[in-house]
Amino acid sequence: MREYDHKAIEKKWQDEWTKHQIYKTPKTDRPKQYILDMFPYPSGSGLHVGHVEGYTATDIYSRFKRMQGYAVLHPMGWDAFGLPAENYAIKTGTPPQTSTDAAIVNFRKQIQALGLSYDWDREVGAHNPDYYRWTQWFFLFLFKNGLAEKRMARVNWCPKDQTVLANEQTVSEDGVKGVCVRCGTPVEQKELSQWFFKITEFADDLVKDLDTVDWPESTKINQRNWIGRKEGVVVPHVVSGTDLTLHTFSAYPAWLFADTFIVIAPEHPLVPALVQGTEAESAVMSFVAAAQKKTTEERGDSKEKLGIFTGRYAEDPFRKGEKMPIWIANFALMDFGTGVIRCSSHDARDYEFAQKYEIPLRHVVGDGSFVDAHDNAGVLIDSGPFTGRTISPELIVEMIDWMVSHGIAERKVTYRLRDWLISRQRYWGAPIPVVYDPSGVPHPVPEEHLPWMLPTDVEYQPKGSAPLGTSQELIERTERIFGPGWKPEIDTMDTFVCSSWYFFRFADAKNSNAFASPEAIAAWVPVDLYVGGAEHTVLHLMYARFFTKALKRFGYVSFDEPFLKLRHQGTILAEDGTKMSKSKGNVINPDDVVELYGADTVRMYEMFMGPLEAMKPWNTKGIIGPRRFLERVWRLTDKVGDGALGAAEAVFNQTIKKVGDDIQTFGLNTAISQLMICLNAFEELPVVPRAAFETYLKLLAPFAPHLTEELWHELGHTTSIHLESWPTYDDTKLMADTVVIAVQVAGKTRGTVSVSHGASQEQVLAVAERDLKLAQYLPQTPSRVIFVPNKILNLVP
RNA sequence: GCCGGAGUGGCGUAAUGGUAGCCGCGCACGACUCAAAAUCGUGUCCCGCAAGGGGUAAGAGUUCGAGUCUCUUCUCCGGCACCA
Repeated sequence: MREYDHKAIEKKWQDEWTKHQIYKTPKTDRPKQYILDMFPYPSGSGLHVGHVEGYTATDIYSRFKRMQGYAVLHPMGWDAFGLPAENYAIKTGTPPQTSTDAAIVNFRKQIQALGLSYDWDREVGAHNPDYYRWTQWFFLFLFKNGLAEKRMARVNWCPKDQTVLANEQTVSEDGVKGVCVRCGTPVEQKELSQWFFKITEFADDLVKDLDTVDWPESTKINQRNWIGRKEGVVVPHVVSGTDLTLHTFSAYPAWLFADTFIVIAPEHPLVPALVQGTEAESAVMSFVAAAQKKTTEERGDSKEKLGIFTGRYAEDPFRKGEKMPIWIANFALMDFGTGVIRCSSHDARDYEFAQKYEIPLRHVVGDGSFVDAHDNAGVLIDSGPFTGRTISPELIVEMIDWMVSHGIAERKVTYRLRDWLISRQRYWGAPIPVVYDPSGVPHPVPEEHLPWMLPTDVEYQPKGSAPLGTSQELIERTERIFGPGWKPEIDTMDTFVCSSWYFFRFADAKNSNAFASPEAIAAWVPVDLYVGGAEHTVLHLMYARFFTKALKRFGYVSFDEPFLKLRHQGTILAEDGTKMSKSKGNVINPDDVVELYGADTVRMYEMFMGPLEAMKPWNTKGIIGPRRFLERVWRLTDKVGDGALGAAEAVFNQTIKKVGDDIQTFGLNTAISQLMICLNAFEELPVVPRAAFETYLKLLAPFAPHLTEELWHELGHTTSIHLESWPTYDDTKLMADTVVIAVQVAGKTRGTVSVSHGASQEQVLAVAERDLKLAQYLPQTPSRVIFVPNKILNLVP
């Protein structure tokens, strides 16, 4: 018999599919599905098995949806700007353009070898000028609408990579904080003028609209935590003997009567004025200087509370006539709230600080032992008009109303989310389309000069300023267009900017008049299904949502959220259960496995390993299972002929139902399991009816596109199986004629009986009573009988 | 510390509150073979010859019936964390 030669078959059909363009995106004259993978960074080391997992899942889903009759958009592209290519250039002198293009060629080849059904006509690369001209357009769009601005900022600076990092990029992949995400070097603080996108303007919507999308709950929670929305009050305090006012923020207004002192962040702008001319001035200012020098890492590392008394007192609006000492404290963060905090005995951190520096405390709940304000529970004492009241959500509202009406406080919402710093002192990114006039004022580069080309005459070696500064061409271009004395912006954009809008581009990838036409956007976006790694739960998704909301605000799109349904693929671990890493040498290269077993086997194996979202270890021995399965399907052709399904009819119909249901809900492992069960049943038959086998091939087609296409053609078909319709099942034939029912006594299974499908309680009981083994357990006069048709009969004595 | 998620055979895993362990890997035995591989068949949670009993991290609860629901505890994973 002929051999299952995966190499020949897979190559043959991949070529055929390309030739006949069977995965070309159709017109949207019928319901559409936009099914998207997070586009990869084309790294030099190629595709890894984690990519294969996510891409196979969306491929199966796309093929399924096409067979169901949907117009499917399923594209692929390259998140091609980024540091690795630039670091490689620094090391070897190879231009990033060259190494990136080579990596893309390799990625594309690997992806095509897997039989993934992308529409390559819509391929995009973030590093191509016809792409980044629109990235630059987005910058101008935000700038013109007041959502981008340049300002001085204390920024995270990586001394090794010589670049600014966003807060999010100061955590290593292993979770170490205060280090460069790329190289692990401890991050320093630097004051620089930088471009920001005002994502904080959308903070409320970014929280609220999470309720409208079908995303993993944990991802939504991560987003909410990152935004860190907190409702509370701001209380102004007059500083005695000055004309200064300090504003504190509190998210626990019920406890404000407890506060006895105030702390202020070392970098707070009012600190110098606060201590100016006082005895404490020099001591305080040197404390502040010492605190500022510390890197984020050092600050985070030691949680030791350090502080110094300013010599000043604030008047307590909650207790007329009482004064609260004002301290500088290292735990007060300028980045949160107002940078000034009212402190009390009901906060573990404040309490520790007060003990250390012998600051007097009082309590408003309990008998003096520690009660945490975060619990928001207890009966208030010594709390003005609220003494004796029990803390409750209603009381908190009442207290806030009282504070507001007495002019003590104002309502305030704060966020942890910061504006998005997008300036990067790097080469391999989209140039920021800004020029400076001779007096240093920034001007947007007019749209007719886009793409504002990334120059190639640059020095890659980092010298502490941006590489674009070394480009003669860029400087000359700027002066030629704008006039003598004009200077180019030499920073490039954070690569997350490129990936914040690429899903729009796929809808209209070749448009040279707009990032995508309104018609194309209306036809395809938002994305119906988005699949990618869980490592992007915060940054990329947040930024893409921000871009979408900005477009919505200014009338470019009509929807609020870009990704309606999101799923993550879990990490695939090495065989020993640890993370795959080059340094440990335990990385599985998909090419090797595809070579040995074939793409269909690798696809099926990765889907069969377990639930898509689960973290699971690779098991080289386990691959043989799906391979054997495909070989058995291959051999089954010999048994195809004229015959009846007989005993396999119920399993066959169940399989049609379950495979469809499971693909829809991403239970791809159980869908494959069901296909195996069905095959086992087919193998019991003397002859497999041709129609049933063809249906079976259609069910298997999304998983193993090459093998099913080959067998489909062997059966005499001349068109692709992937253009067939998804099979339907016979509702009336889902159950076998005979069912096995568990017979229980008081919930304990005592045996089983075989009865015809749909048998009544009386019929089942009659059969059970005739069963000698069972009869001995059955109670004569059951007090209760529970009967679930086709499942159980339970007699309670 | 806070917020999520998860604990089931030797392994990956499966079970609308209804016979726990489907499907696959591995292993054992058998068939085929001079032999091996491949393939096919049988078996494979634990104790027990069997009848039977026990069993889904531990303990309690709800229920005729709990891997599944509730509470307590333990462990592991992910995220956030001096956040006012």
